[in-house]
Amino acid sequence: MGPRNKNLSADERRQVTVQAVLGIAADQDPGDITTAAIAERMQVTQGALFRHFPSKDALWGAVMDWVAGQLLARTERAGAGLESPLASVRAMFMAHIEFVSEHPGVPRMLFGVLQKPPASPSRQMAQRLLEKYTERLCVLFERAKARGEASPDLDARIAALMFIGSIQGLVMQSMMLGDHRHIRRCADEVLDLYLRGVRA
Amino acid sequence: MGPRNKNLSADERRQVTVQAVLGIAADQDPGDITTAAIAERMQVTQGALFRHFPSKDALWGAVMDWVAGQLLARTERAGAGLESPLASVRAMFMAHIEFVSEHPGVPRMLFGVLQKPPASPSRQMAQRLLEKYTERLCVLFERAKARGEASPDLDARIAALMFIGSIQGLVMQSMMLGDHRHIRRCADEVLDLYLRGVRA
DNA sequence: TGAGTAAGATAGTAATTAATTACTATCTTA
DNA sequence: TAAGATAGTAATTAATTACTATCTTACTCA
Repeated sequence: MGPRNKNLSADERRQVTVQAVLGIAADQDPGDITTAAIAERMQVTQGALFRHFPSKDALWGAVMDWVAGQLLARTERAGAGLESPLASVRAMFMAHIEFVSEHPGVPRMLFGVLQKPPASPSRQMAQRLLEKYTERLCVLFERAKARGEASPDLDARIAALMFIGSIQGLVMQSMMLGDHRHIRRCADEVLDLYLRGVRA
Repeated sequence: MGPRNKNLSADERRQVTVQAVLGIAADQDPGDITTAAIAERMQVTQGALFRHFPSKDALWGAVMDWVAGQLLARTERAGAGLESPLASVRAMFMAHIEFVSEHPGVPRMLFGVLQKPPASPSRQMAQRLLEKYTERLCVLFERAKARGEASPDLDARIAALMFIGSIQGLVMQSMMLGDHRHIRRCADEVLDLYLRGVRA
């Protein structure tokens, strides 16, 4: 019946903070997001953020943690239980697209974080996410080769690299057009062209 | 015989500045590059920069101008004079890779600039660059379809989007590994996989 | 050779930033 | 109902930022 308590619990507040950051990142360079801007969107004072995060970098770590968890879970769920490995790849692609379509700030965030110094905790998180993601794709491609669904001379790591690149291309295009829904419209065609190369 | 003149001409200084920015961008988030850091790399005081650029944004405009000029010129040169359109596409890809391999700061710069507010002059430059680049690719794909080199149901704009995405994937991968030379090693294989999809 | 000019140095400013502090309001529980 | 814990506020701090005003040096050419 509406928020009786104005004060959220620490856990709730941290979660709200992550969503606020992603919301701002949807239409602003993540590098330019200030703690003041985050706080304003949450209707909270700037200092309050530091009651829940020891530093800004820790806050970014929390965001990356949420992103990694969601992306891995949703793509895993989409790709599971299909006998055809390429059907799994297809499902993962679409689930990935749907996720970044719901949260346009995510890819900007990921790419932005990857530019940070290698020791940065949020960057290491992003790195591990991509490694895990790539590994899962590679397994599918190997299975696809074994089943004759993919060309036998396909390099799985190259295919995984291009899988991510294709999504990045879609993101870039929609950023240029300033239209978040553009991604979904073109996703099918990009995926078809991609899989055409993988198959033969 | 070494730099006899300590003072460069305004034109020379502007050119050196652009290269300094790209040099720093090779291993640092472009958004975090300060005028002080640029000046330090050039062995010049920070204030001196503003003798040659009215603002930091103008400086970024100059960088984008150089990038756009180089990228369009080098890929044009590489793709010209070949009767096969897909051979031209191949040559453009490799020229693009070689360029960003020589200047690892370029793709980071481009992607960073695309995140700026749409009205920003440097962003509009990047946008026009990508549009011109895409247009040129589309012409080649249409010719390829007419000559039977590419699948007749190929969508040229989708193919162009994925061309750029493939490069972006390579860039991302090498950023993750922290190895600039990684791009060149994988470029051939990525290009082969890409063209396989385009052809059939 | 020396006067004029262009490039660079020096030494700032005003604004913004992440982070910290002392304090207050609200909830929980013994 | 008193006492401690928790969440948030308001104000401030030190550092960093892009940018500027003024002075000095180095190059150019008559």
